[in-house]
Parts: sequence; structure tokens; C-alpha cells
Amino acid sequence: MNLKMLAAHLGLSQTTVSRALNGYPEVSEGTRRRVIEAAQLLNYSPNARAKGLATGRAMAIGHVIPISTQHEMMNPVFGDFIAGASETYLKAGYDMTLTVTGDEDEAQNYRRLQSKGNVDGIIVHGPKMADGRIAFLNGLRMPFVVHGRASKLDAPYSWIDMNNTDAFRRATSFLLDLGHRRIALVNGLEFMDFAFRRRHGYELALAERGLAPEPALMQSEEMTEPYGYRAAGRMLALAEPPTAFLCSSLISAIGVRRAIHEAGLAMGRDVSVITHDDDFSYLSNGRDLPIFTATRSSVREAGRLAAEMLLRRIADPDQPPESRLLEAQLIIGGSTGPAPRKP
Amino acid sequence: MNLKMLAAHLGLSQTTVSRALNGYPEVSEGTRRRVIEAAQLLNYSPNARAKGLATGRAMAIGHVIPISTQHEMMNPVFGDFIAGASETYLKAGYDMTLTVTGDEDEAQNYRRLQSKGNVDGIIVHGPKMADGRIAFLNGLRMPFVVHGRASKLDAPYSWIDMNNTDAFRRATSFLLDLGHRRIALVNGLEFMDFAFRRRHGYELALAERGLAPEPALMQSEEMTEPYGYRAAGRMLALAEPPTAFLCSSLISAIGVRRAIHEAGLAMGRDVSVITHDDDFSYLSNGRDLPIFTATRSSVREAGRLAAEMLLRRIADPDQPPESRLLEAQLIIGGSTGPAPRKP
DNA sequence: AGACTCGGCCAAAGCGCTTTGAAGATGCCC
DNA sequence: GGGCATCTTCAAAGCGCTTTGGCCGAGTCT
Repeated sequence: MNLKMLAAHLGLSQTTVSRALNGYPEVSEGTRRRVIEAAQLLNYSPNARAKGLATGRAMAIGHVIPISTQHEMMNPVFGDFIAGASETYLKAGYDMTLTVTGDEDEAQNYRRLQSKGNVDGIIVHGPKMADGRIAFLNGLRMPFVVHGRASKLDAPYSWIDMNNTDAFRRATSFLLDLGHRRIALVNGLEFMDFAFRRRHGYELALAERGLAPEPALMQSEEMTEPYGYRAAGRMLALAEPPTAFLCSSLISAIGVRRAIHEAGLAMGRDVSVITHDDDFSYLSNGRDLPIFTATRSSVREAGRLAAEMLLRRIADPDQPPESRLLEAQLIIGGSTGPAPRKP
Repeated sequence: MNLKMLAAHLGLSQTTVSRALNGYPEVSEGTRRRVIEAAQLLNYSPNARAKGLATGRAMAIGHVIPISTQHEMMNPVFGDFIAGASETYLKAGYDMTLTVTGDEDEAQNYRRLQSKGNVDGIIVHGPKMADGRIAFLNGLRMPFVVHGRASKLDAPYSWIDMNNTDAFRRATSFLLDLGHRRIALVNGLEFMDFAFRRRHGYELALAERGLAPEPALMQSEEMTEPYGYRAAGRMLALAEPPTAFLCSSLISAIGVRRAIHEAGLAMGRDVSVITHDDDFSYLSNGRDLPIFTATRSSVREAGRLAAEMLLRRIADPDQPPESRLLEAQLIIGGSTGPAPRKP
């Protein structure tokens, strides 16, 4: 069923039918009703490709997801981020297309995405500190929004980000207030911008109390459960073990907890843990009684907001770049307590 | 840069340029080289919408992801499944479009997907036991592959699935062999087909030893960490607590472990746990030294295979439906041991 | 009554590509 | 040199939609 057939069926021209369906005023209400009814009855919906070709708009957003070739890992935040974004797209009638790319030939990738013309805008995931993609996309005529930032870049661009620096500064201060002095950082890969900023916040808080960061207490890797377990295990075996851990992801925090238990210690009493919590739907930290004290910021909400921002940019591409910094909540759970007195 | 401009630039007709780029034989090798070089130099790549309109093929696959409206949760398997599928698409030159839908008006959704014409095939996620979508899609002229099955359906269709029944039958038998008699099942939502089958496998194994399933030891919910924690906590407080848990997901198994620790028991000694392990990239159960004894089957691999199957169906739609049953490995980790003797 | 607006409808062009049918150029044979 | 097959190239139609420009008849104004 296409427009031509529908028009023939109704004894009207394609023009009129098209206008009736798209809400143009040049068609009488009676005709419009008749057209809409027939369209529903005959299950007509316009071919998106033809529509796109005619209008020049694809009504689709591209999400480009980098998979680190070394680790071949799909960051779990994408799931929830995309769930949030798609809520927005659904309302606005946009589709979402995913492109999973390796680290290489990114420029080529984006250029193709543009000239193929099947997206109206792009959401960039997982920016690195010095991310070449952003400068490149600024050169293209294609609206985009970055989830995160690229610290080493000055050029203006639209982004939405969580305040990683401040979240980790506050979390560290909180531990310091509780009397902890040896605080370990179990971070993500630090060429990723968010991880770099978290470490910066951590170091800021230490510096505010005149403490120097200690390399033996700082680790940086892909945030898996076994990583948290190994890192914490190693640090707890030090001559002067940490009394608190600051963790970049709930998943590695679970590994840290396992190591703590295995060392015969109690989390929240012998050793404190604060983790960042992206508020995943399937890995809740608990609503009323959080297991972990955490800096919480919903990645799903970020997805929703990023999508809204991008749609605004598409509607009005000449506006100056927009940005949005989300503050994390510091939520007190059962995993923190005063630093144990030295025996 | 479009075909017309490129052709003008080269002093050739659009026909010839198009043929040169698409590898048709009716064009001399010299011309072809010249065309390809110019295309690369000028960064030309054909507009996908126009190409699709002309050829009738969208070169894109639609993934329809149901989000249960009650729980608003994004099943974490999608991330890895999609990562696998997109490897296949990348090689074959296909794009992937995601549609996240609520539970309602599914028929409408699929019909629109077809008539909009921006996908050549569909992958159906998360089938329920009596899933209306499959019968519906069989009526449409649109190739599709289901990840999972719908038990209450006889109509033939293409699917790829893990052998849930057998995996859980074997896991249960293994626990029975170790002397466990009170084995709890911490399952997913049982209107989902996979969960139904797992329970069936569990009951089969019990029946083989003449044991009757006990309602107090069976739970069924969305597979989150807190759910595993609550379910295990409740069961361990029973007058006759279970000595082993069978768990439908690594994530809820982590909750079960937390409950076991909190009850002052040791996992693997006082209480055994077997979980299903989808082999997520970010939540590894450990390669060499698995934490949990587990039935393992890579969901990423399933994604890869499902995508390949779908591309075959698209290439040759009149072939009879294809299907593939993946067997899970039973991997022995540290979470199981012989049933403790009664005191 | 004539000039003029205006609501309601239509024919046709155009979006960027593929593909059909045909035509020009080239080489070969008799 | 004419006839023929073979290469190589082209003009134009068509995919399904939107949108421009125009037409027709009914109502409004002078």
C-alpha cells in the first residue's frame, strides 16, 4: 500500500492525500477525516526512505558506539543510556540507528554516516581526553551531542556530562571527614575523560587536606568485577593497606566487596567503600537502603536529556552549542563508616 | 557530493559511474579505476535513502527491544547481544536500527516497521511463552529471527536459542549428585520463555530422582541484584533452609551471595550456588577461576549467529525456517561443594 | 455585474539513486 | 567496404514521497 494506491482508492490526488495526512491546512476537514480513516483501515504508513528523500530529513539519530579493540567490551552504560534516549525519540517520531565501530578509521566512519544521509544527528559516546572525533564532527555539517567531554579540547561543542570531578572530590572529602587517610582509587581507564576527571577530583580533595596521592593506592583499568577484586586484594595485602576505597563503577565495587570479605574484613566497619552508581535498572544499589555509599547520577536520565538536546540542535542548527552538567547525589549507604582506630 | 556532480566532474554519465562503483561488468577497467579514484578523492558515498528507494533494499536490520512497562528495565543481555550482531552487520555492510517499544500495540509497531520500509529484516528479542508477535510476523512479508523461542507456538519460524531446559536440568542434577536435596530456584519472570524452560529443566531433574518441587523454594522475578538478595535471605530464614541455589542470572547470583554472607554462611561450603552466566564482557565470572559454578553460554556469540541467520534468510527468503540450539557449558567454580551433613 | 480574494484541489517537478533499452564506437570477417 | 558482433557509454524512466505553482468555483466587495 503506497500513496498512489491510497489516492486512487479515495479518488483524490496524491497531493491532497499527502497534505491531509501531514496536517496541512489546504484541505477541508471532511476530506482529511476521510483520508485518515482510509489510511488507518488500509494500514498505510508512508515509506520512510521516500519521505526522507523528498524532505531531506532522515528522522533518525545515529549513535556511534566505540568498542575498544583491546578489550572488546561493551560498556554497560550504553544499554541504559540508549533506553533513556529512545524514550525521547519515540515521542518525537525519530528512529535510532546504532553503529558499533572499532577505534580505527573513525573519521571515515563519520563521513560515511553523513554522506549516506540516513541520520539527522549523532550522539557521540565515550569521549577520550583528547578525542579527535569532536574536532572532526565540528567540521562536518552534522548536529551532534557528546555524552561526556574531551578535556584537552577547546573548540566549543554540545555536551552533557556528569560532574565527575566534583562528585569524586566530595566523596573523597566525605571519607577524609570520617577520618580515613589511606584512600584507594579503583578507577576506569584514565584515557577516558570521565575517569581522568574522577581522579582529578580525588586528588583535589586530598590536596585540600595537604595529602599527596600515593601511586600504590591508585589503579586504572576497564571496570569489571574481577578487576575490582584483584585491585582491592592487592592493596589490602600492602604493609599499610587502605582503610577506604573509591570506586568508579558499581560493578567493580562488587569485586572490591568480594576481596574485602575474602580478607576476613567487614565492609562499612573495617573498610569503607564509596562507588559511583550509574543507576542501572538491572543492577540497583537499592533504593531505600543502599548497599554502597555512592555518588549517584542516572545515566538513563542523561540519555533522555542528550536526546532532547540533540533534537533541539537539529531543529535549530545555528544556535550556539549547548551544554549541561549534571550533579551527582552523594547517597549514604551501609558501606562507609569512621576510619578504624589504629590498634 | 552526489552522483550527478561526480559524473559531471568525470565527464561521464550517471549510469556509467553508478555501474563502475557497483562492480558491473559493462564498464572498462580504465574507466572504473578512474571513477573509483575520483570517488575516494571527493569523498563520495551514495545516499542510502536514494539507493534504498531505487533498489528496494534498506541494507538495515531492525532490533525491536521490548521494555517491560511494569519494570522499565533494560535487560543487560541486549548490550552484548547487539555487540555480537553488529560485528556481523559491519562485515556485510548492514546498518542496525533499534526500536524500543513498550509492551502495547506491538502488532502496530511491526506493521509500521515494515511499511516504513527502513529495514530488511527483524530480530525479535525476549519472546514470551505465548508470544503474539511471532504469528503476526509470519503473516507479514518480512524475514525475522527470534532470539529465544515461544513454547506455546507451533507455527514454524527461525530462532536461535540456548538449551535452557537441559542447562538447568544438568545443573540441578549436579547439585543432587553432590547430595543436595533442598535446592532453591531463583528464576527470572516465568512468562518469559527462557525462564519457563529453566524451571522445567529444574523440575525434570528433581523428578528424575523422585523429588517434588517445593513452592517455598521457587521464586520468579525480574533478575536484579536486590531480588537475589531478598529471595535468598527469605529462604535461608526458613525452618528448613535450602542448601543450594540455582540462579537465572549472574547479577541476581551476586545478590544471593550477599545474602549468604550476611547470614554468616560461606558460599561453596555451607551453601552452594550455580548460576547461569551469559558471559557478559563487563561482568565476567572469571576465566580461569570462575567464582560461581555456572551454566555458561555467550550471548554475544548468539548475537553473531542470529545476525548471520537473518542475513541468510534475507538473501533467500523462501528457504524453510532455520534454527539453532546452543548448548551451555557447565563450568565448575568455587561456589559449589557437597551438601553439608545434617548436624 | 464585474473584479477579486480564497478555500480546496490537482498536475508535475524533483529528491539521488538504479536499471532498462538503445545508440555510438570499435574491431573483425568476408 | 559493408555487415556483424562486441564493448562501452548514454538518456530516460522509475522508486514513493513532498512541494511548487496553478486551476476552478464559490463567496465578498465595490
